[in-house]
Amino acid sequence: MQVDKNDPELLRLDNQLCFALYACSREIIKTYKSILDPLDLTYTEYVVLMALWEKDKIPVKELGQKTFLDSGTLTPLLKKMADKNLVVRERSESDERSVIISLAQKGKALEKKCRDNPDKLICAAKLEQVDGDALMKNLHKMLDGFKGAQ
Amino acid sequence: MQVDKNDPELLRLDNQLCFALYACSREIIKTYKSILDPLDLTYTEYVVLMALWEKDKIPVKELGQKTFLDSGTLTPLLKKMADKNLVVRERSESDERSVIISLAQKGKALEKKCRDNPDKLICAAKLEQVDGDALMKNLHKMLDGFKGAQ
DNA sequence: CGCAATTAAATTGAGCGCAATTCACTTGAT
DNA sequence: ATCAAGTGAATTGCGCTCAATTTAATTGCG
Repeated sequence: MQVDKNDPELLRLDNQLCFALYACSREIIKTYKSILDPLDLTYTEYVVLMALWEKDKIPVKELGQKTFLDSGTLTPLLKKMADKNLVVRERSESDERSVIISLAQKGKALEKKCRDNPDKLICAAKLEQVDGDALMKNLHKMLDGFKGAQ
Repeated sequence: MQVDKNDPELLRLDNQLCFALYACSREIIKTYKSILDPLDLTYTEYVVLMALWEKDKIPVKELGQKTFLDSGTLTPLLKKMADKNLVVRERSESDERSVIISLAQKGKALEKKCRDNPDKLICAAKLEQVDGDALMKNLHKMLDGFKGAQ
């Protein structure tokens, strides 16, 4: 199908994949707030915890690759999380440049309390009618592309 | 299909729709930077301009509904955009509470320069293989739900 | 070995994004 | 008309997010 570069429709917000992602992401994180507030977690903290529940004791670098966040975001975030007794930060002995992040008591304990979060979110955001599998498949296709580009 | 609440897989980052949206959105906006920097626009400014190219002379309130942004974000953003001669802010005469936003000279002129942006992005982010239509359909299904919930 | 290049975190600065509050204006019930 | 309730922007404060730079440690080439 030929694309008409002069079609003003192309620049409509509703036709922008990027805007749909941007708006959806923010709305769904806003919805997550009602689930995370009682646990005293921000969404970003929750993402870091999920990464650590998957694999504990990893350097900031690896945490950054998993979460797509850089040290400018992670360093201050992890310091706060250490203050809240969610994680422990310690220099690696084998390579003093890297800092190893481990789950602290409270961070570990939270995993159980978060088991129901995915279900709660689906209800809170009324996502039952969305084809989550197809969505995920395409989003990961995109993410893989970004990972390769790093 | 039965879901096992104790399956640790459920909390894996890779299985979280929310995280996929969050990460994709940030990565794609980062990619957009290379397109928008030469135009001296931030992504949020670009979103506001797209909304205005679609419909000019609308109150901040309506701009907020289109972009899913609130006055806390829009007020300072629109003031900066007015300083950059992208938009004009003026109190409505019929209702002094509302502020009408219109495109200024430079804001109008930028539309032409942005016509190719969607194509450029697809190339820059290597999105050719993504099923954009299916993705958009599901994202808008979600966004409609959020609109209704306001 | 010795030093340049590389790497991992940390730091800095600018720009959102949003909840909560405030302020001014408008609306609607009496 | 009057005043309480409601509404639209603006303000405040906190928490990211990222580009760019800096610092310290490690690697690898000659």
